Amino acid sequence: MSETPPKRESKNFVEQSIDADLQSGRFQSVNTRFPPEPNGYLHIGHAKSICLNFGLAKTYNGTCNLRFDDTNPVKEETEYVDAIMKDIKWLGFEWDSLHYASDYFEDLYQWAEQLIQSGDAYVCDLSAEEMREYRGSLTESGRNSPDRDRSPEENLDLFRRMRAGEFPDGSRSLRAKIDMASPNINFRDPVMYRILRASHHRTGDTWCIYPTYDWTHGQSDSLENISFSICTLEFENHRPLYDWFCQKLGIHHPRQIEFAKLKLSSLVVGKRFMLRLVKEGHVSGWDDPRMPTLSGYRRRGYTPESIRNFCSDVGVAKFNSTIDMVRLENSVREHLNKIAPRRMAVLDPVKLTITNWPEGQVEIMEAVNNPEDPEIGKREIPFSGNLLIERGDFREEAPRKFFRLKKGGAVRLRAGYIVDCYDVIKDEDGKVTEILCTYDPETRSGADKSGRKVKGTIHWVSANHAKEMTVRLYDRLFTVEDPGSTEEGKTYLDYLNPNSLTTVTAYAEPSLQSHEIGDRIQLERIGYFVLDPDSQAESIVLNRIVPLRDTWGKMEAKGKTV
RNA sequence: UACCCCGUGGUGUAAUGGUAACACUACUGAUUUUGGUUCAGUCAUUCAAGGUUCGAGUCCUUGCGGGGUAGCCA
Repeated sequence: MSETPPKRESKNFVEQSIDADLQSGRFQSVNTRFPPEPNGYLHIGHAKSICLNFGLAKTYNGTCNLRFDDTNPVKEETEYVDAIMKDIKWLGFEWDSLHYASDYFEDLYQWAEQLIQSGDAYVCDLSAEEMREYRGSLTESGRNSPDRDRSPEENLDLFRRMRAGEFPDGSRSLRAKIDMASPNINFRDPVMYRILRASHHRTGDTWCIYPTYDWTHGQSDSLENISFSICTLEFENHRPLYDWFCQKLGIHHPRQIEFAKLKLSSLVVGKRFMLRLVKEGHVSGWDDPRMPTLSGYRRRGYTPESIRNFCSDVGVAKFNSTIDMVRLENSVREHLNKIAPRRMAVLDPVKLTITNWPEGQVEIMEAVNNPEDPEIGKREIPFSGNLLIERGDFREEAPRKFFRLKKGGAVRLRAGYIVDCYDVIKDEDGKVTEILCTYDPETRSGADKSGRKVKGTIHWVSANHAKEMTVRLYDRLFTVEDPGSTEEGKTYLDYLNPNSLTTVTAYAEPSLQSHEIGDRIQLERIGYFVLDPDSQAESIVLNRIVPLRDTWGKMEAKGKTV
């Protein structure tokens, strides 16, 4: 009998906290929620939170709700609600139940009256500016509001009249009565309600007072019987307040746990940053394939699996780290390598003519769809004497380590024959317009009787059979690592990459014609591509998802080719 | 200069007081009809200084460094 060694899987600090609470009996189950404010589109940073919350529910056999934190009507729209739900589903998650903080407005109101009656909240007549003055600063304590000692009766009366609409916007607020000298500024009598006449995307004009985040979040969690309320680090200082409200109210008390949000190199994810890119036309919309939004990645061709893998890959901790973009791209390549059928297309063509090829003859070659997955079979590609190859795959004079085609050299045409180049034709500017080769009939792919070995293999397409298609080559939007923090007098717009999108016409093997929108393929030796929704029957548009790793390009850039 | 949080290779994450692990990057090399993939190898004594301990990345103290917080935003 072999003993299985005790296998300890490593857990992140959130899971460790959960384990401890489950063990101690503080909670019996794991109930989480993902609580976006519907004021914009979800981005890659949200993906981390989504994967965390839904993932925890799954691993602990618990539940995860979707709750829209819609307490600020001036910023929120139904359009965003719909987009958010679509993105979460696309990522591959299903919520156990759907809620809106606005569903709890009446509960919240009743609880507010309760705190007023217990003397823990009061109506304050200070204006916003006055309140700021009274609050003190980071180093000085605040002063009590002149209205702080109003009686519960008077407060109740005023609060009811606030709700009834008797006072103008901003003229009064309801505040928790805590401690104006607290070193935690969130304890300096935080606002619970503001008077705000704005139409809410769900409750319309029913309310003219709206609860703030602090007064809403914990109680919403409580009502949904959430056990672990997971949020990002900037809410750390709010946790004491979260706890204070639950305790004062004597209600089910979830545990708030904070983690570091995802920060990726060379992109900006802030709402106003992204909004400006869209509004000023630097990108085509929220789903522009260069955008870090989930809808952008979807259109770009990223798979939900690869984003999920990426999120679990980067882990969860409290350290503010920056993840290199290549991690995400790597995760995409890793998945696509396994699932994407291979095809050939030439993006920057030059003619290659096989002068010993029988005039007018066409041969059908067979090529595997994906060497990683023999299950998905083979495809047929027409081969002829008039080919197109990549201009970059030919050099008249080439360094020693250039394994592609050179004058006087030979190369294998993938899934075809070995050809020998004996001459080139140039135009008056000296630019090569045609490469003249002979082929070796003994070297047919899969039936090579020659025993010949060549160093390089290149892709090609038969000129008369090739299908023209539009290819959009995407690169990163910004040229710097951290577009968010820029030097004096510059904004992130000064670091926009002028080459973030280039469009070229490609010549592709005929089988590419039979793909559908959303299909992902690998163009051999180039990269992974997805059929864009802009595609028409006869005019296909491909988006480059991510290029293949390019060891040669790297060597060349470093001058290591000799 | 108040309070809170954080400091482990180039980048991240782990090590639950017992002798630094995993992934990515980078660099070597092998295989390869994609310079792709795959495979093998190389790259840290844990911010610093004290202390507790038989033993400290883990606990304590101080310092240094980074982040957050002064919306009637979330």
